[in-house]
Amino acid sequence: MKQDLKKSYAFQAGIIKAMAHPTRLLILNSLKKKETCVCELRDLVGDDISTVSKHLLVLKNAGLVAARREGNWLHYRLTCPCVLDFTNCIKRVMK
Amino acid sequence: MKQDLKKSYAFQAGIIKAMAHPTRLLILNSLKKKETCVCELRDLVGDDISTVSKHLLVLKNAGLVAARREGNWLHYRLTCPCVLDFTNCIKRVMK
DNA sequence: TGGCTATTTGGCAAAATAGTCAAATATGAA
DNA sequence: TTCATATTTGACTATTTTGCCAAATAGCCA
Repeated sequence: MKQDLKKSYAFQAGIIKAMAHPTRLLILNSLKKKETCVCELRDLVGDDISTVSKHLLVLKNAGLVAARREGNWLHYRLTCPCVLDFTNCIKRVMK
Repeated sequence: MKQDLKKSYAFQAGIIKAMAHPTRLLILNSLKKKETCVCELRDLVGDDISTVSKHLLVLKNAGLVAARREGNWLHYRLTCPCVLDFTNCIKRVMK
């Protein structure tokens, strides 16, 4: 396998891996509807806020979300809403 | 979060997780072109054949690939080629 | 400044994942 | 049956991921 191809797959896999968690999928789907602050996401997810924060870090590092500060609140948003179109295909796989 | 919603995300995450590995992405992309036997995939990937076999098991368990036996050879194929359309969006995230 | 709220970070233990070798299984041919 | 080839499985170690708690940081307001 060519080296640059390998690198490209590693990079892609990194982004996909960021999506590959139930909580993070929930967060992404929530952000699809609207920009949301961390505390609201914590209520939605039901885990410790530090856990939610770390999931958001994973998503941010992957480039899937970005944050905007407003006072004490950080509002997260989807950078590429297209990532959720994927869900349609996944549901086809599920059958 | 509702329990059935949670389960649905867990299920989706399982399928996405199966894709979230460089070698498995390579395999999926190779299978997009044509049905391929394990030994051919091993040459492509360059890892031990048992490693390749285990990656194929992960993909099979996720429902992403299926196998057809022909003599000693097992030919794997994509079950839902749509999973690779995803790549287009991922490449957008990468920018 | 100090106190308050929102969020992130560090440390840690448990669980999941990846990769390798050796052994087992499946099929076809002699 | 025995042999050879293709593939899977088991056992094992090393690495990564997850989730919680406590501590740290960031911004607002008095």
